[in-house]
Amino acid sequence: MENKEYESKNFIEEIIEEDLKSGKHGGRVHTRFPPEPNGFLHIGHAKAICLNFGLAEKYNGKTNLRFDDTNPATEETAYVEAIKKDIKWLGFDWEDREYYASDYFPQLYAFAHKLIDKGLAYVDDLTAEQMAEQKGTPTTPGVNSPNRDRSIEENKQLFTEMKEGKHADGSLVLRAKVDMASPNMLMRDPILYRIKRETHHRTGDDWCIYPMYDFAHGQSDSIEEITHSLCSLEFRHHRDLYDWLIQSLEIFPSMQREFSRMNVEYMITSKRKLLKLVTEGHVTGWDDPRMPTLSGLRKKGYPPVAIRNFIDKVGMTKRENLIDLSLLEFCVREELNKQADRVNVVLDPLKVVITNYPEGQTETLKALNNPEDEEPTYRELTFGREIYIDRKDFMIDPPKKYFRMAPERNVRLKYAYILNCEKYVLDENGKVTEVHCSYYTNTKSGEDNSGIKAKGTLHWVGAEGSVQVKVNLYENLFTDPTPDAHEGKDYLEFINPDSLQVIDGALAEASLASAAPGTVFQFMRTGYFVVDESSTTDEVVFNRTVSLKDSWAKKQAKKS
RNA sequence: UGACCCAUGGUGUAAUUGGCAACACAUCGGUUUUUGGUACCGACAUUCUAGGUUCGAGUCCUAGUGGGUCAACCA
Repeated sequence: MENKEYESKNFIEEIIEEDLKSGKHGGRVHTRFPPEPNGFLHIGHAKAICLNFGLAEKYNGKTNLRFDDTNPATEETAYVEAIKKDIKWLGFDWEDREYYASDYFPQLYAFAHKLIDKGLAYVDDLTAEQMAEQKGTPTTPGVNSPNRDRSIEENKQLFTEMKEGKHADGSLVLRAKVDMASPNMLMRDPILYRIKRETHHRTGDDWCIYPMYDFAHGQSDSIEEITHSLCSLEFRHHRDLYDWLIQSLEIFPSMQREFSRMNVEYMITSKRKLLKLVTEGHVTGWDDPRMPTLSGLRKKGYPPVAIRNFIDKVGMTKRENLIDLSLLEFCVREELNKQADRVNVVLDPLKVVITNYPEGQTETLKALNNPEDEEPTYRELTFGREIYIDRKDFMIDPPKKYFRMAPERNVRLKYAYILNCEKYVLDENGKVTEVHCSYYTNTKSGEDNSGIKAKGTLHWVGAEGSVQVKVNLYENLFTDPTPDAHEGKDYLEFINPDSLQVIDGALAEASLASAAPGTVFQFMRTGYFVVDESSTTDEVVFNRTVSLKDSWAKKQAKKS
């Protein structure tokens, strides 16, 4: 991109650059990320975060973090903390600009009075049902409320009483006086304030009336002098109201624009549905590695840079979309290939006895940590008469093009010797319990002048110098790419019963005994695995981040 | 029977704003390889349809078609 003469811009960048050119707001760019603290951030929020913070970075502007906390029934301080942690983890910084819509309650209340004074808002005592009835439908106009022409004085009186707690929950609301015949349902005298006796996570019981989204969001943008207020497509209809309120209130003209939400295969991003997964115990929590939450992806070992690269590749448009999961996984592998040290871990150990290797003898072998590093570093492996390989790396009767261990075959042990498979031992069920091999003494890695060929190279761990570890193998939480897009079918019907497989008896090379939680390793020939935060020196636990590409397995799968 | 938004390979985006449809992922095939990983090479499109304007249309105009959104005292 840097080498191009021009740089392709998305539609939001074009809008901003036009504003910059025309000198709007003195060339200032100020965005905001406005989560409601009623749940954890997910991959979809990452798009909004990257957009808002990214734009500010690009155009030398600022980004506010603002909690849209106008519904005390669902919001909690714990969510505030989790959200802040996730944004920081992604690598963004709102500096000292941490705001809350609830901080503006007094100002919003004053705005409401201003609207009443201008004859643009009224107090209504219709029930929710009556109001819905009078609202009409998208194709038929609504009818005016009998209270629509209440006098300004009476409206002020009633609204003040609402605030003072003189009326019951739900008995009165404040509505904007717009147009009951508007083709935009949102303009049919939308509710601005409702009475709700509920303890707010910040303002406690100070208020018993709370502003609705439409009377808080745009006004907060305006108060903070946000220049570009970016939200997802479903808020397009709100834009008319957004503008109407700003004009009526004669406040700072923030501008709202909408982009399409990101949908990723096998993931859902409805907070309600995610919450249900948590409360019904389909997952262990918001941060379960199978969740599309940022905390879940973190626990799964996804590097934040990978997520940012992914968002970057996905782009910014107004189209409906369904992104291949493989693109996300590509970004994760791309990053981890650079970052992760390679280690030997055998998930399903099969004992191999090297018959011509002296009993009781061991030797130390040098292993490269990461072939991608410019400055190579090494660690040591312990090799001996007994080692373990992965069970799937041995077959009694292999198919064509199987390069791994089989009777009478040669196979290379990575960083060690070439082995020749002499025989195997079966138990009473016909299961292979161990394999006997001999090794070619002059085939030691780096010193091999034997000319002996081996088609395959296997990872392994020595019986001596290995530790048992626990490994969580995660797969997609759902069996369907769009679990919540099937009419008449609940998304829970698509829960993958095999989304977690726990392996207790995996064997890892000794260096992993003291692996630090949060570190991601590449298990050679297997995949990327992160050390779980719960790991101790007594028990090391790994979570599978993503498997390595496996063209052999793919070919086999296609055959069957 | 409305209003608004959208339509480019399997997927997601580009196209210097009317001038040779490009990139990434995926898929398939190949080369290299002491990871069946990585890296590298190759293959993969009548730009939703029909008309129109133009020397020239993915881009502009008209009419269709298809998809999405909107009737919470949620955000």
